[in-house]
Amino acid sequence: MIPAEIIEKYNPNKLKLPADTFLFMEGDLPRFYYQIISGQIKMININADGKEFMQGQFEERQSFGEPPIFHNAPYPASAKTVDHTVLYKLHRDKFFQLLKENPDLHLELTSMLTKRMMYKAMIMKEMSNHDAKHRILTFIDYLKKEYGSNNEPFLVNLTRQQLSNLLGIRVETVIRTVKQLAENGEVELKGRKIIR
Amino acid sequence: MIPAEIIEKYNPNKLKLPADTFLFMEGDLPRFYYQIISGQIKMININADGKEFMQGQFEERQSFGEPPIFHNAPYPASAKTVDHTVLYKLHRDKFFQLLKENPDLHLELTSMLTKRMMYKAMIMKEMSNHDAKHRILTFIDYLKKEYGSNNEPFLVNLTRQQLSNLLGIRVETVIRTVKQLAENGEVELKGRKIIR
DNA sequence: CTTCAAACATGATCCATGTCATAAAACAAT
DNA sequence: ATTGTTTTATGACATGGATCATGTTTGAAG
Repeated sequence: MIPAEIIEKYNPNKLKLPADTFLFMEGDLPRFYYQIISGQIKMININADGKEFMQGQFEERQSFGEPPIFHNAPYPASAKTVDHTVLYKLHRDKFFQLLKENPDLHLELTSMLTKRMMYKAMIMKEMSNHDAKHRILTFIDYLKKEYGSNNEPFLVNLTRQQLSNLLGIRVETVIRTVKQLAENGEVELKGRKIIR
Repeated sequence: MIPAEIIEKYNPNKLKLPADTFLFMEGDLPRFYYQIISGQIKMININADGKEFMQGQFEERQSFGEPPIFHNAPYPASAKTVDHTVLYKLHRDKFFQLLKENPDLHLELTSMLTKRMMYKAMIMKEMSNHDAKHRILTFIDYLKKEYGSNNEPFLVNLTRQQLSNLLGIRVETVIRTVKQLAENGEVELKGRKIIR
């Protein structure tokens, strides 16, 4: 989000992490602003019996894990690399200084945060709905609206396992529900890929 | 959040609404920044069979419904007065101008938004957890941490119905679960009030 | 090409929560 | 006091999704 040439002025560290590595854990206190140079990070909760819930996933040029630095509050989720990932690591004090000195970037940050809030509001609404069919369809429609081109068939580039983690539904339920949706013609299947 | 003397400079409208009135509906497009002068507003989703899920509740001096104005995106929930409520209504363009001219207030806004994000992250995590006991206890502990004084018994000032709306659990389940929690000594009951 | 882990698939079973019905208690309004 | 509304309460019952077990398919890595 912050252009490289600007963040570089604030002397960030660079971090290189192999795939499937935790960068910080739920409950840790935050000290840095992180921004991905290349690779992918997911923010996840893992419950008592090892089931994973994904709060969000982020890729190059995106930052993540900002909210707690504003309050010195513990991270509500853990950050884990998906691929081999390189990222900027900037101390929170310098991050705040950067925001102060670059109002346009501050506004961009706010804009990005509000987008994520709306995503969370949408997911919360669906989760309160307790209906697997509705949850999956609404989520696919969100993806289509967000990433698809209008009125063209949209290919959902997520595995059933990932849908499961994103929606808080067991993978078996996703599999069975997607099958039903396909039978009702609400989605189309191309091989195993979901199209809508 | 924005001091009255500052917001007044931008010529806001004032709105007076009786209790239980919708200010805007889920799906509407946003045009204004709203800030409560007195009274209370809740942001809610209402599903197909009339069940209510509360995204948040706000009181005097607080603003709400900001995220969509940054993206000209439809409101993810409806806003409804709880009491008789008076509020500022400021056009989005003026709101952005205000942020630009008052960087400190922009930072405060960001801080408030990140707080709300963390709340949503917490609720999402609990909702993915599917265990009424855990959800209710974690939520009460959040309230205690947020609003209680440490180590003193904390009185949960919410009805079971409200807990139901906040957590996306049916009220009967809340009633039964709270009863169990009291039996296990995880909470105390004073009359019908929950203490922890 | 082989190997291996992850994803997909499917049936059987369980069970916590939802749903429905009914009623008492609490509370506010007139 | 009376009325009406909301909250709390409880039992009976239904059910959707979780869980468990087992096997197949897919796709990436060596």
